[in-house]
Amino acid sequence: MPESHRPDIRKLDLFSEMSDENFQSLMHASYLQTFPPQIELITEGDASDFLHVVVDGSVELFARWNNRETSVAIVRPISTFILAATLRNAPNLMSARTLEKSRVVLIPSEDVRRIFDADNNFARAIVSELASGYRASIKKTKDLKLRTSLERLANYLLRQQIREGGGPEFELQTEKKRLASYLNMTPENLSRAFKSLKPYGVEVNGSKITISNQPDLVKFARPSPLIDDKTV
Amino acid sequence: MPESHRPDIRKLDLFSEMSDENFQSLMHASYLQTFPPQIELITEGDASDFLHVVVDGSVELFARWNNRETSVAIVRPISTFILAATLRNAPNLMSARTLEKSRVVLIPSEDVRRIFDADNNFARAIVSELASGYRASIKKTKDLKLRTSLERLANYLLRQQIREGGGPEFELQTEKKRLASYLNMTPENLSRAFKSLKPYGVEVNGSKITISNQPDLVKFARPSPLIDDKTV
DNA sequence: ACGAAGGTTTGACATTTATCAATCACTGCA
DNA sequence: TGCAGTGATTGATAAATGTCAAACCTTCGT
Repeated sequence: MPESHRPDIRKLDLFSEMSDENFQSLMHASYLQTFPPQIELITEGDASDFLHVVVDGSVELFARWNNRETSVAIVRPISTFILAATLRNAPNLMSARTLEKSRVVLIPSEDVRRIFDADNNFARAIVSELASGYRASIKKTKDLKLRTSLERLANYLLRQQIREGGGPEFELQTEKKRLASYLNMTPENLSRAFKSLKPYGVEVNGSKITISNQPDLVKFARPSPLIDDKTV
Repeated sequence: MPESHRPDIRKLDLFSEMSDENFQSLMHASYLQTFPPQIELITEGDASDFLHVVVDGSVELFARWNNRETSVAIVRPISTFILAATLRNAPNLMSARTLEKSRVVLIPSEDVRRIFDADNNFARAIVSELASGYRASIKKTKDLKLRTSLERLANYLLRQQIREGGGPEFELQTEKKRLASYLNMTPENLSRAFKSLKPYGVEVNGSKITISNQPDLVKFARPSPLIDDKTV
């Protein structure tokens, strides 16, 4: 893999504490590839041959069953995906597709496992990353089981607002179709849900959201650090 | 902690490969406690002071939000819970209560983290356990998002059938009220869902289930190793 | 054995969410 | 510039799921 993206990858929590030698060894074995939009990088059920790192663009993780499909996560630079499958040497549970033109680093799973065995700092970082992903997944379950779709949307907007800097105006950064699937609703329903949030001070203009009455929305959404916070 | 349960705990994947010395050190620092039914061992949001191991009885993990409550998992001997919070030294995301009289080993989180740093085999086992739990949680998300409540019930029955030995007759091992919450439905709805499965050969008598037409039920449920299998 | 308490089931009904069909709006390209 | 393709919205309707109330059934302790 070329050198150019290495410093960015090195900065990731997952790789920042490992030895230089092991990091270079990992990078040496990996590939940087550029993909056009809408390419299915991974199909669920496939063996997890590579740990993926998105360095540019965006990748959707989704799942299929019985002719239905649901969006599980959208991965943006710079972060990894499919770590758990890589470590367990087990089939991927989700499919992945590029949403736009994207660059992805592919690190052979075998090398990840080998260096995990050799580098304690890397192992520690992996535990941290896994525990964090695990907890994020449990939060998602709580979000799904404890909230109605309207409440999920309201809390999503508050989270997205924070990610975008915290101001009253921000962009969705995701097609509404995909957002609907992510929130487990239909596009029609999402469209109506936005209208239902109008009385709480949510204005929608294309992909631009304006939250004109933050306290009211918060009062309705009741965000909780045990469901919504990014870290913790 | 007394010696009696140690061999059973030692056999857990999480503890089986670590050094004797470190295992004894962990056990030495921990407590074996017996709790009556319906005791809330942990409240979500609390600091994760202990890694818990259920050695007898059963413990329900559940979550609350906005005056609602949902059952997330039921832990039976011999297994651990609250591992991710322990490792990240972060607040628990779920509450836990005993369902019956139960015995639980409490291992101070601090010791778990200390020995994780010192014992590579333990660290490896922790990664394995975390990755496995993470994947189980993603499967739960897929189950929730891709299936209707009827389909969730049908697949649950097939999984429970396997856990109970695979024969056409088996016990639910869980109150229906709790099962309903676990499957994200109301008790009333669960009761009706059982009736809806009758045409597919499901007979219910109290907590005894008889699957009289396995192929039909499987055809309806369409279980998938990427959602339903215990391991993988 | 009895009765209280709580789980389960049933029926009637309300709410939420999905589906289908049509229209509108936007984007990209010929 | 115009048009095809796709996403977004709207209205009408259907299906899934939740709520409420009552009856029934177990369990368990007195």
